[in-house]
Amino acid sequence: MSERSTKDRILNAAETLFALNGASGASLRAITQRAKVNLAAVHYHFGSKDRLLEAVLARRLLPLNAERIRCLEAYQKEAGRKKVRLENVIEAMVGPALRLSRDENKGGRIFMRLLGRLVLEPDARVQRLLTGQFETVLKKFKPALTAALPHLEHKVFFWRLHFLVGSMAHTMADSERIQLISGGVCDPDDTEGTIECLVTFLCGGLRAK
Amino acid sequence: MSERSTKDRILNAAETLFALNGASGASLRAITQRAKVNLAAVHYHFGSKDRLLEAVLARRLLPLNAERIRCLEAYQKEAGRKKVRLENVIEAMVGPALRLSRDENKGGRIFMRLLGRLVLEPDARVQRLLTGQFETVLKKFKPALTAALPHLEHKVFFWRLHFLVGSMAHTMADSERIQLISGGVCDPDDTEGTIECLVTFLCGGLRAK
DNA sequence: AATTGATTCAAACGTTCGTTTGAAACGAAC
DNA sequence: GTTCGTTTCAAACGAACGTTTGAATCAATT
Repeated sequence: MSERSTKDRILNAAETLFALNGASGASLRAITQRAKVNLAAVHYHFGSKDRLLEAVLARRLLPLNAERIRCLEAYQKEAGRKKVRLENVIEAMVGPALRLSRDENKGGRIFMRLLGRLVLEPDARVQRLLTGQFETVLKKFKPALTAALPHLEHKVFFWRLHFLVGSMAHTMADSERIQLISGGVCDPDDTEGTIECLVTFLCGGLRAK
Repeated sequence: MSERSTKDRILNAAETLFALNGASGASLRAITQRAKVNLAAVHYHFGSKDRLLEAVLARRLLPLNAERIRCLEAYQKEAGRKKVRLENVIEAMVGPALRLSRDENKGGRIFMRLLGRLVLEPDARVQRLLTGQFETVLKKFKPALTAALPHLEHKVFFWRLHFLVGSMAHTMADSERIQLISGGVCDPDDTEGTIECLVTFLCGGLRAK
């Protein structure tokens, strides 16, 4: 968390408080106080509270989706003319997201909680931003997915994609309840283990007959 | 939606606005205006905004979980001495929830959106209520689940349960994005079809090797 | 008709909210 | 050392917030 500039300090504080208290529950006064910055600095640097939220999202979502696409393309290069294995397609989809969500240095855990909250936020601007981001990724992934799942009819394909998103989002956003309900058996900090376990589960579900 | 008493009108309006705008984003003025009720009525009948939220949750969660347990016990009676099929255990878990979430008469869709939001709400009172509810259900379901999945090691079992909750919650809460990303191919109003599709997916994931 | 307890009502309480303002402080260029 | 654009600051704006109050209204009982 580079705390150098005023802008960065505001973004970090806003990310945390938006995630903890929701977009409307986090006040600019609390944010600027946490960032050790003057109240008016938000409007000077971002224009409004809404635009601040957009900036918080863009800062993490753009690199994340770029990384997903980079991963998929790496697997595609590796596979050559053959189609990419389903396990690898799914890993390219959920791996980067889960790695970000577990990377404290990049504030990932708290950001993912925010993302989980915003998925259900009906605010039009937020939804446009999120859906736009998701469609960019889906457009890249769909050919590889349908190739790996040729027997799946169109409708079932989309439903299962929907279920996948649910599992992924829930795993990204919540790293406390899993410890609680498992009695400490599951360790959400074991990022690669979690990814492997999730990929296995998702591939089993996607291939189910 | 019985709109008879003031209390019911407040509960219905609060459920809707809490779901749409979040717990802190929905004001008592907006709620009482929607309910066509005086502002002070909330404090007279419920005591405070927080206690109103609790009442909104309890009204739907208690019957839902009772229905889940009733379903499981029906399958257990049907199976006699044999163990219940995994498909049936999962159906008892997600079926009642999805049926409620699609039942407009019971305000289900909007309630599920609220539930999805609250899962990530760190407010202690809300979390205690939700986790308590979930543990009651889990305690009933765990024996049937482990019996149907004997080969699964302890840790993987809990992880997959976690993934299951994610898919289920996402499917319950969001009935718009699936239509959007599928280009209208998937119909979230086809409740039984959605349940069947989800059960198949989940069983595939739970059984994956 | 009078009384009583439950409910509804309009009005106001003190806080906190997002936003605006204009002056102060700063750093680089000349 | 003065100028000038950028950034920070304290203070205030009106609006909206959750909550409280005390009188008005209602329905049932005597």
